[in-house]
Order: sequence, then structure tokens, then C-alpha cells
Amino acid sequence: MDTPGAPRHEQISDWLRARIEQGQYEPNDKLPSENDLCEQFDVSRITVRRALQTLETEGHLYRRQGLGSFVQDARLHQGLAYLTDFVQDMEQRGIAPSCTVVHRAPEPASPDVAAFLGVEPETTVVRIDRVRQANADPVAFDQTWLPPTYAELLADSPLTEQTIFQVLEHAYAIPVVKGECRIGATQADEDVAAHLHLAPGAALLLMERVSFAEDQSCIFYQTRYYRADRMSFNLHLARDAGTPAGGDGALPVREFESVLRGSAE
Amino acid sequence: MDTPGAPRHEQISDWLRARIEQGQYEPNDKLPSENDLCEQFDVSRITVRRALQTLETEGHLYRRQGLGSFVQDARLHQGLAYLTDFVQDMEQRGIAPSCTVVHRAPEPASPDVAAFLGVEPETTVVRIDRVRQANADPVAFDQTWLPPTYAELLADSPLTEQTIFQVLEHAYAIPVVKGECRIGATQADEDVAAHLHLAPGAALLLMERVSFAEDQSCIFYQTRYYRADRMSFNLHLARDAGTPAGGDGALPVREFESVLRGSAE
DNA sequence: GTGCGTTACTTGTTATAACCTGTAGCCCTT
DNA sequence: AAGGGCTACAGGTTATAACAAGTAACGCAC
Repeated sequence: MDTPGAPRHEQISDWLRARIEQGQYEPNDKLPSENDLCEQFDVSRITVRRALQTLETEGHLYRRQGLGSFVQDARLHQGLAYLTDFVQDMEQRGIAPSCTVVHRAPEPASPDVAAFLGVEPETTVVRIDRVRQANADPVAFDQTWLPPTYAELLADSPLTEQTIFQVLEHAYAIPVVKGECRIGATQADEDVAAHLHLAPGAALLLMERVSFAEDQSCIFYQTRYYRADRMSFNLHLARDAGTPAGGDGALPVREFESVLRGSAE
Repeated sequence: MDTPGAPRHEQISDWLRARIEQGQYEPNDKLPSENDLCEQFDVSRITVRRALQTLETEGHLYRRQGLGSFVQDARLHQGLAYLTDFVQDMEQRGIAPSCTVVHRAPEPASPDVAAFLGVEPETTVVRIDRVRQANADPVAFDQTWLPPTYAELLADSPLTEQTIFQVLEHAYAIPVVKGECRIGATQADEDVAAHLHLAPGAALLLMERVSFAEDQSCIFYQTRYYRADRMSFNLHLARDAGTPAGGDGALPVREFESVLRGSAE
């Protein structure tokens, strides 16, 4: 975990995080004191504190004045739900995801697409249509519109093995920092039905996504159609100590996961 | 907002947070620079930075090296995502929700329902079918199965004005503490289509819900069908300072909201 | 006019240093 | 033995200072 270019405080927090996540400490174990870490890494206390603060906001540790810093119980720091990517979803449950690019060409932006991407209508954007398969069985079809700048960056990527996110983040160090996502339902038109081996009119789970980079520029607009008989989204809702009661039944989302249903169903 | 005992950095972050929340800045407005704030409050830069970091992790602002600190769009700064109730959703946007009970009678539990409710199959449960309207226009239809114990408690409630959650929580002090929720899509059968004024086969957003009380007993199992042309769910995803990068594009869900689309669409 | 470099201003990182506050253990007094 | 105070050590707050790095705008040279 030594990344020479990274700031010292980041190296320290990475080092500590790795040890905590590998379970080298028990929950509520006392971590080395700030001064110990200062000596160990030969940095000033402000740098160590910066590292500890990162881990504190991440929920990996808690600090008590006069006592020290302690490892947070891992089960407790799941405060946030994550919406994962198709490929991650599949890989996590051991299903081989594959992807077929069925269309990839520039086209003038429609008013809708232009609005999402933040470009002028009729600007040339790149549309990529892909069919997503789980175990070689089509599960989803999506259309992605990219503004010229990002389309350029991705021009050499086949996008069959790596997601757009992965290419941007690993090859260009452009992280995705914000996104909007709308989940709806619709019926399959002839085109989508053919790609997904469905009858026209079949129910589809529709997901529209817009993603943004650090500079608030739009990375892509995407519409994705999931076969409703194969995919659904699960939400786990739970009120815990941190959430006050009396909310008329509104529960915070603790987990968000997409679910692939077996063909047998 | 002057609390003499509090640390200076806290006073500064309180001061700034108040101004941001009161809408004295537009989203993405540039805040005073760190040096400006140093002079204004007569503190060192480290103190100002400590205050800004607090607000950054809270999601009130974002910072860009070389540019400045900017007000984060207010919609994005909620640590947890909540899945709200139909009635709450409507009321929050000033739409009068109404509810018509179209069926309410005991019936023997089917194997599926029995499994969800944790009772023996063929146990007598109560089914309640309701049509949900927004401005007197049907938006959703749901079927709710209640186990005998909870059905008893709700026997005297018409359920047209109050939700099941509200009755249990306010009249009996039984809070809902856990829930599961599946979001999918399906086509309208004749029965549902009639209730929602749709053609059979129309796309519906399907939400199945199971809710649990503190003693882990199941309160109800519900299937709800939303008109896909009127409702969708929005997710706001955002990575902030507390979330390490490199997650292959998996962003935490900051907000979850249901969206009612205007009839004009 | 275009292009490049300089400059001013921004946030990011880090060092040194001082003092405050909270905690626990130790020792001395009662 | 019980009590209180002293002390060492923990994190909390804050000042001063310097340099790095990213951005934008201005101006000069070509």
C-alpha cells in the first residue's frame, strides 16, 4: 500500500485501514497513540491526525479524548447503501458477466440527451448500445451517450471487459463522484425485445443513469433495460441506534442490491 | 449561533452551515476563500480548514484545488437514504393523497404469503386491497396481508387517512424497525388494470414489502403496483470525503425518493 | 491573432510548537 | 483503608510558517 506520489497522511490512513480491515485488531482494540505514529512514520502530529480523521469519518475507528483511538466494530460502519455496477453485481455472486457491443457510432444529440450531457443539441455525441449477459444469457440492454471529450478517452477501449467507470478511473484517474439514477418500468419495444430474447410488450425494469466527474462535468447518460423476469432490486431497511424513532415508518436504506433471479423461476 | 464555550472551528462551521441552509448561497456558488475567512474571524488558516472539512464531510460543500470552496447542491447532502411512505411522498410535494379500500376480508394464507408472514399455510389472515390516488387520480394499487395479531389491532381503523405504520406507531407505540423491499417490473393483469384505469399489459413498477416490529415479528406483506407512467424512484449517488475512491464506480446512495410524474407527461 | 509564460490566487500538504481538556494510576495524606 | 491531589499521557484546539499544486487571467512575444 505504498504509493510514493500520495500524501503522507493518505499513506498512513491506507496502512492503518488495511490492518483494521485484515482484522489485525479486535473491535475496540486500542490503536497506537498519535505520538507513536508520529515516530513510526517520522511525520508531524498534524499529519497523523489528518490520517486518523479520515478513518474516523469512514467509520473505521473512534477517538476518545484522554484515552486513545479505538477500532470501530466492523458491523457498525455500514452507514451507507451502495448502488453497484452490473459487472460488480455479477462477479460478486460468481456469475460470469459478459457484454456485447451491438452499436457504437457518433450521432447528433437529441434535445433530451443534450440536456443530460450539458451540451448543445445536435452536438455530435457517441452512442454505445450493449447487451449484458449473465452466463451468456441476456439480462439487460443499455444505450449510453457520451459527450465528445469522454468518448475520445474511451475510443480505444473495447468496453467488453471493463466498464466505463473502470477505464476512466484506472487509465485516466478520473473518478466518478456523483450520479443520478431513476428506476422505472416500461414495456419492451421490438428493438429491445429482440436483443433480450423477449416478446415485444414484455415488462422491463428501466434504469436511467447520469454520472458526473469531479469537475461536475457529465460523463454519460445511460438508459438500461433489465429483463423484469431476471432482475430486481432489493432494499434492506433498518432503523438503528443512530436513527430517531417517530418517523411515520420511514426507514433508512441500509443496503441496496440488485438481484439476478435464476432461470428456473 | 455564538456558543462561547465551543471551539472556534465549530463556531465557524456553524456560521457557514446556517448561511448555506438558509439559502444565502445558490448551489455551486463560491464561498469566501480560506484566507478571507481567516481575516473575517481572526483565526489561523488551520482553524478555517478544520471548519470547512466538517462541512465537506457533511456534504454541505465541495472544494476544488486552485478554484475554491463551493456550495453543494442541497438535494445531495443527506447521510442516509430513506425510503418513504406513499402518503409522506405525496404530502411532501403538496399533493393530496387519498386512498380507497376496495377489499378487506379474511382469507386463508397462500403458501407464499404464509412464508412471508411467518405463519402456517391456510392460517386465516386479512387481505386489504387499496387504490392510492394523487389528486384523485389512481397512481398505485396494493394488496396487504396481515397476520391475525396485527389485523386485530387495525380492525377499527379505516386506513383511508392513516397508514398502517402510523396507526401502529401512534396508537399502539409499535415502531417498525426493519423491512425488506423488492423493486421490480411487471405487466398489468385485468384486475389491476381496471383499478388503475390502464389497459391490461401496461407496464407497472412492482414493489413488494415486508415489515418487521421490534420483536422480529412480521407486521405485513404487501405487493404494490405503481403506474409506470406516473411513478418512478430516484436515487442520488455521491462520493464524498469520507468515501475512499477506487471502488470501480460504486457510489453510495445519498438519497432515495419516489417521484410522481405530472399527468401531462 | 495565436500561443506561451508569468503571475496572482486558490486549496492541499506538512512541520513545529504551544496550550487545553479528559483519563487513569500512583502516591501521599488523613 | 479511604480520600485527594499529583502526574504522565491521551486526544483536542490553535498559531505560525512554508512550500506544492491546480486554475485563470493577463500580457508579452512571435
